[in-house]
Amino acid sequence: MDFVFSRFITKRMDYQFKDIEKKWQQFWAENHTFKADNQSDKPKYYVLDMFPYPSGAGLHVGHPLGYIASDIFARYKRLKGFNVLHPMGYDSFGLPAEQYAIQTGQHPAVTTAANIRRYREQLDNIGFSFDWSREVRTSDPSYYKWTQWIFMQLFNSWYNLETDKAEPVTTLIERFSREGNATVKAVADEDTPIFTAGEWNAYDEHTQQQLLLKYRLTYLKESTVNWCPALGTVLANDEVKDGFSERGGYPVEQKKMMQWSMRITAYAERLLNGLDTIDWPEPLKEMQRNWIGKSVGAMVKFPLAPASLVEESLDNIDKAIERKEQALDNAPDRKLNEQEADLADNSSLSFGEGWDEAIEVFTTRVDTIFGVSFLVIAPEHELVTQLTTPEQKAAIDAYIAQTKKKSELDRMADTKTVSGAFTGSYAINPLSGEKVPVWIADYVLAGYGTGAVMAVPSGDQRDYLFAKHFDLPVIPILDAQKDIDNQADATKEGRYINSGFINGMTYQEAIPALIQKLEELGAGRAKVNYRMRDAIFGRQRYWGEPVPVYFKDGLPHLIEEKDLPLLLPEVDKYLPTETGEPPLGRAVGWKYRPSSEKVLSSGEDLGEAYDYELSTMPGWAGSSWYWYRYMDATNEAAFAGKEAIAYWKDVDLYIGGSEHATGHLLYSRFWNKFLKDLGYVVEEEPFKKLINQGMIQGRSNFVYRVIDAEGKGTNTFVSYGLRSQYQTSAIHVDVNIVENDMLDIEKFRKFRSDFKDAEFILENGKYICGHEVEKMSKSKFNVVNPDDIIERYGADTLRMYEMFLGPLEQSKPWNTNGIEGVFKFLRKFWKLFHDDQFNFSVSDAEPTKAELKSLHKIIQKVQDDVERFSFNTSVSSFMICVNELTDLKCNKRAILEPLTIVLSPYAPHITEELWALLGHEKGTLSYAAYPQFNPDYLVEDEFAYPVSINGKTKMNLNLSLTIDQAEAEKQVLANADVQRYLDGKTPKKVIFVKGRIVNIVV
RNA sequence: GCCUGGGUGGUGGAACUGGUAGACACGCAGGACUUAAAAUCCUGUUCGCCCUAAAGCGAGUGCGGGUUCGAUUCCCGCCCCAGGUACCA
Repeated sequence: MDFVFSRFITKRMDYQFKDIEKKWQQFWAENHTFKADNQSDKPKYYVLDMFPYPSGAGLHVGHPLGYIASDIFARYKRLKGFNVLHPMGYDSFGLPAEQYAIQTGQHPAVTTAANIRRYREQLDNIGFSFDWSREVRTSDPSYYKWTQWIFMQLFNSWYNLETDKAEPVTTLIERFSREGNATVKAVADEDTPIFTAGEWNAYDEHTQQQLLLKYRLTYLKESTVNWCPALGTVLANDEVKDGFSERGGYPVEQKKMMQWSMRITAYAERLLNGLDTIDWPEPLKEMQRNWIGKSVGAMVKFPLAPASLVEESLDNIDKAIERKEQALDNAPDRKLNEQEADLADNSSLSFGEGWDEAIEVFTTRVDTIFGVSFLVIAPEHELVTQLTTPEQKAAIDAYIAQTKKKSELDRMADTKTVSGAFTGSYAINPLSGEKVPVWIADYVLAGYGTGAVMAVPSGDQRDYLFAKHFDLPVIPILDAQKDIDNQADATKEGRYINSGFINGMTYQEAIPALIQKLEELGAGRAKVNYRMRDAIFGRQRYWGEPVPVYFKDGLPHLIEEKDLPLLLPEVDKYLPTETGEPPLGRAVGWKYRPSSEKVLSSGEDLGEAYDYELSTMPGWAGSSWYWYRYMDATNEAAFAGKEAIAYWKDVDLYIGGSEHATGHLLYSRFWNKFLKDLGYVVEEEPFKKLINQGMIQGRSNFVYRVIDAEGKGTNTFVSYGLRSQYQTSAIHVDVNIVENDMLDIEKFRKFRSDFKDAEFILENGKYICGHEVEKMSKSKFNVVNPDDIIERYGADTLRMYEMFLGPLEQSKPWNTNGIEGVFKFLRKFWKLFHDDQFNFSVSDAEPTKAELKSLHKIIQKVQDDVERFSFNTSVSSFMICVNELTDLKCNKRAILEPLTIVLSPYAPHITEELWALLGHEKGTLSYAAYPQFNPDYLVEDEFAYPVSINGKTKMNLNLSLTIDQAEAEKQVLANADVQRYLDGKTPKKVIFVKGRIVNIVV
């Protein structure tokens, strides 16, 4: 009885995290402590987290890592006197909810809402200082209304290269009707024809709209998708494994499909240059640069030599080229095709058919053009059918069929296998006049550049392997190329050989000469190319934003703005239709009716009705502008009000995973630039500073089942250290019944019914589990839920422990092994304010020098750490500080009060409680002033110099910090211990670095 | 394949600009308090050699080289792991 009573007392008086945390979370919510104002005298600071996708599995311990870091930063900035905007919301459209809907028939909106409720509860438990009044959900019609609205702005815009920004399509139409399109410098489809003002004005509405679509920033484009005939649907890349669907294992093939695209390539140069103006991790910027992939080179046309000509002498071809050269003189690039066509007609007698066609390649090494020994085009290239000769047809068809099974990633990743097929046709090298065979091979991708490459085996390893494999010539082109018999040499050194008119020139001389020649011939031009492609903006799915477009006479039209939001219709199933249309095709009577007044009282609609676009927007649509919605989350007249945007401007600090480097972060920058061009936002770049947080991986635990002589599993499990003495098989065990790799045997027996009678071979009386780092997943029994940690240790411990785990940017496995240390720290901190009976007891005595030193060390350390996002080192320093103060038995207000403020961003609940106990008004801690650092308290006059001999530390020696090199040398060499280490040898040199080290070289 | 990051004790990590490698924790071992347990506190803990001990010697930051009085840190070459690779978000 006594024992129960004393435990009760201790529990009541000791650090009671559960009561404290609940109390303050409630207080903050009720008092709207963290509501940010859109007007303030304080400077603004916008701290943003990448919002989560609310999955059915709930929040796991990996999610809050970045949120805790940003919350510490946001709280710190409030203490430093900033008006902080720190919002949270949900990226709530996505594939998993839809998958779940397919399986269970539940509407994704219902499951998503439930998941969000769960997320919110879990987030609330951690004590974040979010301004929840600004919450957004991308799947909410009041939000996606504006996603659709932005889509409409993109549709209504074109990119003017003269002003280098997006403009309304109305200005383009005006230009066309006045001067045609020859003078318009715009980003447009490659196949855009040239027309005059007269022609434009004579076109019918349909033709005009067709032509405008080639300029709009969102447009329809034929793209390749993973098509699964068995499932009747398009699959995401991660739903495809080795050419088969992940679900069901059905074959997947590459299929072309008309899809919405975003003309992000128009912004390639600005996206590239903008990187120099923002404070992001250099590797992340590098990834974006590589993704954009700017390369300066040339477009070159290789005219086709029809198969019938192949056996004829090259003389004819030379003559043909000469004539062409004359005819093409000064021809503007755009009109080349037409002129070539004319030429072909005029000279058809001598040249036969096919001269109007050419294979266009992009190359960054136009100087290697004389080394071209074949061309390779993508198997999907439009000229393949035409180029294939009857003898080669079987081989080509077989190769195309084989290619269709491979994904782009497989095609790029596989560099070991050389494969390809000869079309039977040849093209003419426009500079050498030589005919070169045209091959198809899957390493050339249709979507990259022109879908064709000129192969230079002596300069490119991939071409080299191809040439060797198919026995094609390797032509050396530079005298500096080495070892050409064994491998390609991509050098730019030396002088050209076997290279016609550039023989003897250097790289620097050859490039301009070649470009000039190609331009004279009309066979090429200098060109800047980007690896980045226009982004596909459509998914054949249900759970996404409907595209606000309907089709009339086969052409897309925007619905009227007043009809926004275009709501997701109800469907009977979340599957494609029987005819292979996306799920929206199932919506009964879902049509656009521009004039609905013709509906009869019987309900019959006599008005026009048009089909809507049936695909939905991709996952990245809603996340490409959400930070603006937070600025003014409830505005019904705009995506965010002008004043709100003018005040908050941009995100000052953005924290999120580097896995978004080339997706979300590039698309967001693109939409931001577009919105700025139209004058809706004020900053060119949305995220001024960005910090990556690492991934939290799972740490799985294993038990080892003993296998008997017959190879059958027994019911006996052997501890990790003894497993090598037996034949065993490793089995995943729930990490939640394992502590410090020690198995809780009783819980294990209840873990699975077949373990009920399990027996154990123990080491030192314990069962030790094995461990491995893997992805955190349910099936591996390694998911750790933050709620369980909070239940046991509290939110403040969780917050500090997640930071203590290591540097924010580093990926690391979750491991609760060290959490006790953090929990003990908080209890020690609590004890500083209490006497042995846990009565609150703080003295007003003057602090000592040692106490002040301890305090000011931590003031400075935390300030430095937070500003360079090194949160883990702060936690260690807090521990050191509290250990020091405990040793000093310090309970002085003058020390503990500032310390409470310094710790509050990390452990907000315990500090709020102590702040109140110190006599301050409730809730004022969040807006207290960060204590002023005074360096005077840290001044030292002596330093224990490490003395090393030849770089090896031997001893420490106390020296005054004021002495110079000569005096230090004298004192060091005079020291008896130093002399002993020198052992009679004369020092050659003494290195002295003030406040750091003494090194004696002998 | 390509792009980007990482590799330090039994474990998480520290060492900020080339200057004492292993701070701070966890774990483990030993001890104190306790009838006992929990909690708390104290001591030790990179590895190897030597030793009763004290002390000492040597090696050591993925592997192999280099620059330097001095390298976890800078340079060159390799190995392994993680993220991205355009329909996961």
